[in-house]
Amino acid sequence: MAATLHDVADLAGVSFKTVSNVVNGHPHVRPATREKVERAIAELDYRPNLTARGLRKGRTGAIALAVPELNLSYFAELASFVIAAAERSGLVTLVEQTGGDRDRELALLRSPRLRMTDGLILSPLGMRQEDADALDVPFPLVLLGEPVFDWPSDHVSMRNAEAARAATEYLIASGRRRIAVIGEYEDEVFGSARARLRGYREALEAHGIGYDGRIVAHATLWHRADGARAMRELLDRGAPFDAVFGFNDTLALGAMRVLQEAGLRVPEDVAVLGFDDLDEAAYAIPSLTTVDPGREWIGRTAVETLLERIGGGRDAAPATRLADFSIVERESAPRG
Amino acid sequence: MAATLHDVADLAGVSFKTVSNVVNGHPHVRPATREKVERAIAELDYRPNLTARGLRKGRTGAIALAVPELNLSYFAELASFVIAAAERSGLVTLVEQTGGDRDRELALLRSPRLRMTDGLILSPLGMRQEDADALDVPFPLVLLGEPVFDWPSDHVSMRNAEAARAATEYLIASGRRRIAVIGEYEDEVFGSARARLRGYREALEAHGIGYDGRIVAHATLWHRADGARAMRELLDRGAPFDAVFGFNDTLALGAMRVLQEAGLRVPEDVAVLGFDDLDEAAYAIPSLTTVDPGREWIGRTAVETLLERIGGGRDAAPATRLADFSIVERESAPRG
DNA sequence: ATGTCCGTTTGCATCGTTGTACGATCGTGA
DNA sequence: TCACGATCGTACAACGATGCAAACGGACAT
Repeated sequence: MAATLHDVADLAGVSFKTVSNVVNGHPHVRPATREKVERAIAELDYRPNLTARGLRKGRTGAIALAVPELNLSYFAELASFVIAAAERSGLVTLVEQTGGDRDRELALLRSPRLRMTDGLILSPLGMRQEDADALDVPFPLVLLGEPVFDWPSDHVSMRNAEAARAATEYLIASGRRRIAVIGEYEDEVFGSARARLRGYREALEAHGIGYDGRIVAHATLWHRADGARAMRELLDRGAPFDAVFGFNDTLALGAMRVLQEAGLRVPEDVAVLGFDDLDEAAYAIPSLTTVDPGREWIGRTAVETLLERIGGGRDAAPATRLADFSIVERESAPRG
Repeated sequence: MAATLHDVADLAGVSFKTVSNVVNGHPHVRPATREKVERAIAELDYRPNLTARGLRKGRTGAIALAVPELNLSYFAELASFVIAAAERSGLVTLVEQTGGDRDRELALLRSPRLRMTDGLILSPLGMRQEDADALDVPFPLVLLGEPVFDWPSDHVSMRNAEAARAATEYLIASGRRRIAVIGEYEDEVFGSARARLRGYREALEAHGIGYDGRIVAHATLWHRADGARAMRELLDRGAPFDAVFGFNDTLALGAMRVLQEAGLRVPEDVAVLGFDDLDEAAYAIPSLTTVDPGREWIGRTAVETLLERIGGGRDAAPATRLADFSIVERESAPRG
């Protein structure tokens, strides 16, 4: 169907190898020949078969990105950055969704679906420490998220605990004392939720505020609906709070919606602080104070790290790279 | 590095083709042999090289999806559905971002980047009628969006004009007469913006309401920031309006934010109606009345259509498939 | 005229897999 | 014991490209 090197060669009256040389910009090709070949290429609308090239070269020029769901805005924005960074390096990106499900994450690592790519950027959510062996894969792998696996692999993440601590201290500095949390996730032994909870507790402790489990609400996947549900639960429990720290923006936004349905004013009655600095956060009503986790840097760095691993040493020591964060002040939680 | 059929064959003491037969579930393999081979596969952690398989079979098992940006929630949610549908069919999805840029869309259609995939689902935004020739590509192609290209290709879309008309009539029925629009896009001769504007005008006309260009605001890419900018422009122009129809939800949400900054109440002073029914719309404050365009159906159907084209006739007549829409009533624009 | 050299072009093997055609082996019935 | 299907396994040739090494041809020096 589609034209091959041979077809072009026949038309141009040269050997197919010469066509290959032209296509690859090989230096020693006579201008006249080159032009002849290029005309034939144009006429037949020849495009190299990347599958064949990939087989021969051992590199496909594609990488895979696996995230829980593109529905979650954080991952959509992250994917956007990863794809853009990959494109700048001439790579295409294949996107997988794991649903944050442990089995699907494990299956992905073992399946041959990825044998078409040169490497994987994985944002694990359901895996546990005991699954660390599964990370011993025969292709380059970069992990996103809190690096607590006991396995030597490349990580790109942010200072989750420090950021959560800073966010909590921000709320404390603004005069809040009863700070509720949404997004705790007890099963997740290694992830961001755990690290953020740790940061939260450190901040409380540093300021002599006791930890009260009644104002800490659970959420597994971090959709708006989960934030809303968690907030209803907090309200039902009846323990008072004057601020809410959502472990991500969608949780915070879902919670903010329920607060306002309940007739509570944000920030007067309850301050709300999120995490991620989604585009959406700046346009919410009220606009959402949140932690900017350096998403763009994370996406870009993940691709760079993967590329280093693909290109160079299999055996260079695995690195952990951490993004800088900052707190973005907006209406939902004004600075003190 | 990674194990091949040959390695497995050596270990199992059979020919490499027998291993291939086992891997492919070929019927006539003695159970004893099969088991021997499977043990060797497990021991070597063999995974078929999909690149080689793709070359041999002429199918790679991957499709490409090209959207303007994953940053735009509509496309993120659409991509999520497409990837999920593809996965159910055993396909992986490669995601490209065009930025809605004409040149990049054209480049994508011509580049060899896609020769690694079995087909493409493209959501064009910058291309124009004169570029229709570029759609004559040597691989299966399904277009998303308003089907106005004068070129026979498969299309999956929705009834943009009807939906916009229904939305406008909804606002009219609720008592609004001065209905502003955000998202008009004059350069786009074929796309959703044009069709939605047509539906809007039809509704006005049907109810004897004059079209007033002063309350129609332009936007190219449909981010929240564009909606906010457009709303500021509308307010500056000073022409009165009692409703705003955003051509998508992010535009509407950006506009709603600016309305409230300007001290206008939604929906009392100005009703707001969006388009897309993003997850976000239900949690906005106030929640956003919007058009549900059947995104999930669109994503699923696009994959199905592409698969039919890949599998079967190159020459079956191109089909246009349209999703059903519905209007979701929420707080920002209550029914009359 | 011949040999050398360099720029240019070509042929062959190869990447890991599957399809086709055929050869080997087994169990069965005469 | 032998012939014969049925069953199982193997050899070989692709798929379309690249890397290597050798062949070609003309220009130049000798």
